[in-house]
Amino acid sequence: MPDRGRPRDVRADRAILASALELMAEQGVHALRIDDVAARAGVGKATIYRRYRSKDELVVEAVGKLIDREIEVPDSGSTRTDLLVLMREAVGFYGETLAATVMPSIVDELSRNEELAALVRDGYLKGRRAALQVVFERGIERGDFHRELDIEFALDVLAGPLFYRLLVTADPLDDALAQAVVDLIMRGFAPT
Amino acid sequence: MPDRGRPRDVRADRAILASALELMAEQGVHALRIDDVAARAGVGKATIYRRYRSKDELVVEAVGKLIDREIEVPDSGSTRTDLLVLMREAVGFYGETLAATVMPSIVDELSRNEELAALVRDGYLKGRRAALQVVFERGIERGDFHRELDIEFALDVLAGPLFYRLLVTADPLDDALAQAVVDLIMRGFAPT
Amino acid sequence: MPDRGRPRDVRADRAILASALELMAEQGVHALRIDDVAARAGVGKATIYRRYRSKDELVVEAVGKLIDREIEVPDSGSTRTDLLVLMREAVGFYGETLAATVMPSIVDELSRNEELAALVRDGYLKGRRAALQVVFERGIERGDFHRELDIEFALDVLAGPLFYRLLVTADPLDDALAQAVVDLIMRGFAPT
Amino acid sequence: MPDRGRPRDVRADRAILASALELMAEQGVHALRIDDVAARAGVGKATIYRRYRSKDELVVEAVGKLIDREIEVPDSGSTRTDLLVLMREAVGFYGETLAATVMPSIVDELSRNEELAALVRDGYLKGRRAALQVVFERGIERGDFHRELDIEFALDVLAGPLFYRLLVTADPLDDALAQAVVDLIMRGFAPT
DNA sequence: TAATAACCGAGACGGTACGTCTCGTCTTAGG
DNA sequence: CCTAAGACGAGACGTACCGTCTCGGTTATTA
Repeated sequence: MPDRGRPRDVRADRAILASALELMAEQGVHALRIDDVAARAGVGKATIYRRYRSKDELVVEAVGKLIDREIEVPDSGSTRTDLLVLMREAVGFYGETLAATVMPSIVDELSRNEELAALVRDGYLKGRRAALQVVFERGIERGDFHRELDIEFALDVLAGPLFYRLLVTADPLDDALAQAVVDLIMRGFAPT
Repeated sequence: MPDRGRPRDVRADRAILASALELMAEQGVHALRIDDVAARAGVGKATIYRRYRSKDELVVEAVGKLIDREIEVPDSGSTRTDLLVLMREAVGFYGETLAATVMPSIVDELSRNEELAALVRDGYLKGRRAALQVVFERGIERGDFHRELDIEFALDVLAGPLFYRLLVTADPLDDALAQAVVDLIMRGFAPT
Repeated sequence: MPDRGRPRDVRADRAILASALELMAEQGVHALRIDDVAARAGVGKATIYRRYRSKDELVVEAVGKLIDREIEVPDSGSTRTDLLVLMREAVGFYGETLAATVMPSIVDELSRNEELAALVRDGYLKGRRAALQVVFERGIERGDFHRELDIEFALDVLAGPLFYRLLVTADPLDDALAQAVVDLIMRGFAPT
Repeated sequence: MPDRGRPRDVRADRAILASALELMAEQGVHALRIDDVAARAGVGKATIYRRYRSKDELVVEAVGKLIDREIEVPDSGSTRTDLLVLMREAVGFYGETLAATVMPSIVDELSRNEELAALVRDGYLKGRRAALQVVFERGIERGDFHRELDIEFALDVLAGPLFYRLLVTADPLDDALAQAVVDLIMRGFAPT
C-alpha cells in the first residue's frame, strides 16, 4: 500500500534541504546540527529523520542537490574554446563559497560512504566527464590531439590541479588556471 | 624551573601517537575517539591532553609524524628521470594504506584547522615542492623547458591528478600514472 | 444537521475500548500507547481522538466501562450477611486480574485527572457506598450498631484494608479478609 | 578495582535527590523531567544516569530517601495511647504535601517495579509494622485484646483507611481519623 | 633522606548533540 | 462526514563524546 496515509509535505522537503545548505555554508559541514536544521526549517526532528536516516545522509542529499547541474556540451568549432568553456564553468562552480566550503567534507565522506560515492561519481562526475569526452573525441577528429590520447588521463589532468588547489593548497581558482590547464592539454597531447 | 617534577613518560608519547594512527587507519579520522586512543595506549585521557590541547591537535601531530619524511633531490642528469623518481616516490607513499585512508580526513581537517594547514603546507608540501622546483630549474637550464615556465603551475599539474584520483575518483595510483604525468609535463612545457 | 455524513462506526467504538483494556491489562496503564491501541483495534488514531479528547480520557472511559456494574442492595434480614455479600462481591471484583492490574495506575491517575476522579468517585464509589449505607442504616434500626455510628468512617474501614492489600502490600484478597472486616465492623460498632 | 579513578561527588548525589524531590513535590512525579533535575541540581544528565539507570530508578531512590525514617516504639503504659501515637505519626507523615503528592505514583510504580516494591515493603513498611506489632503484643499481655488477635489483619485495619483516603477518596487525613481507627481497634479486638 | 613538584591511570564531571519515541493534530484518498 | 493510514511540530528520553578535574599513587629533582 504505497499511497495510503498523509503524503510527505514537499514544503518540508524543501525547507529541510534549504536550511541544511544555508547552515553548511554559514558554519561549515562540521558545525551542522540537526536541531538547528529543524529549528530553521520550522520542522520537527522526526520529520528530518523520516527522510534521512542520519545526519550524514542529509548532508549527502543536500550536496546532491547542490551539484545537480545540467551540463551541455559546447561546440564552438574550436577544441581549445570548448575545453575552456567547460573548465571555466568548473572553476566558477568550485569557486563559489558554498561548494568550496562543503567540498572537503564531501571528499572525506566519499571515502566511507558508498552511497554518496555512487551519487557523486555516477550522478555528477560521469556527466561532466562525458561532456569532456565528446570534446576530446571531436578534437581527435579535428587533428588537435594524437590518436592514442588516453582520455581518462586527460580528464584527470583537467580536474586534478583544480581539486588540488581547492582541497590541498588553498590557492585561488581563477581564469588563469583554466587557461593554463587547457594550454597544457593542447600542447601536451598535440599530434607528434 | 623547567626540569622539576617527574618527567613525561616517553613510552606514553609513543603509545599515544601509535594508537592514534592505528585507529585512524582502521576507522578513519572521523571515528577517532580520545577515549579509544587512551584505552588502546593504556593511558589516561589527561596524559593525552597534557600533550595535545585538543583532539585536532593530536590528529595534527599524528599526521605530522606520518608525513615527516626526508626528501632528497634526485640528480640523474636527466630531467625526465628525476621527475619520475619524485613522482614514483609520491605514488608509492599515497598508495600506502594508512596515508590513503587518512588523507581524505586530513584534507577535510585542513579547511578548518589553521594549525594543521600550516603544518601540512609549510612542513610537508613546501619540502616536496622545493625539491621539484630544483629539478624544474635544472630542466630549464638544460633546455628541457621553455624559460617562462610557471613552476607553481607545473607542480599543481604533477600533484593534481594524483590527489584527484586519491580523493575523488578512487582510481588506482600506479606507475602508469607517474609516467603519463611526467610525459605530459615534458611535452607540454617543452621549449617552442 | 445532526445526521448528515457517514455515521460513526460502532464496531470502532467497541474495538477501541476492547483494545485499550487488553493493552492496559497486558502491560499496565503506564505503557499504553495510543498508536498501539489504534493498531490493535485496526483503527486510525484520528478515530480514537474523535471519540476521546486525550489519552487520559480514553483511559477514563475504558476504566469506566470496566467498573460499570450494577450493584443491588442485599436484604437477607441479617446485617452481617448483607455486609458479607457486598464485601465478597468487592473482593471478587478486585481479585480479578484486569481490575487488579489496572487499579494502581487508575489511582495514580486519580491524583491529577479531575475528570477521572469525578467518574470514579461519583459514578462508581458513590453507588457502592450508597448500597452499603442502606445496609448500615438498616443495621442501626435493627440495633446491630450504636446510633452515633459514623457511616462514612465505617465505609472507609470496609474498603480500606482491601485497597491497602491491593495497592500496597500485595497480600491476597480472599474470603477470610471479607469475613474479618465484617466481624470487626459488627463488634467495633456494636451498641454499648 | 573498586577504588580507582575519581570518586563520585557526594554533593552531586545530594543535589540530584534534593532537586528530584523538589520537582516531584512541585509538579508531581508524572511531570518530572530528567533535564530539569539536571538543570536544577547544576549537574550533567550523564551524572544522573551514572547513578540511576533510568528515570524510574531515580524516582525510586528519591522516594526511598523520603520515607527513610527511624521509628521508635512508644511505651506510655496505655495501649490506646501508644497506638494513637503511631497513627498520628502516620497521619502527619502522609498529610505532608510531598508524601501525599508522591504516594499515588509510588503505588503505581510498586506494581511493576520489583526493586521499589522490595524497598518500600521491606525497608519501610516492615519497620512500621514491627513497631505496631510490639504495641499489639503488649496490648494482648495487658488484656486489652483477645489472645487470638490476628495482628497482620489489625495492621491492615490501622493502615487501610488512611491509604484509602489518601489514594482513593481524597478525604482528609486528620486526627479524627487516627482516633476513630484506634477506637475501632480497641473495641473490635477487645477480649470477649 | 625528605620534601616537592609534576607526572601517571582511572574515571567522574558539566555540557551538548545525537537519533528515538510518543503525544495530539493534520492531511490525504476513499466509502 | 466518516474511515485507515500515516506525516506533522514539539519536546523528553537515554547514549556518546568532548575537554576538564579529582583521586591515590609514582618518579624525578632539589634541599
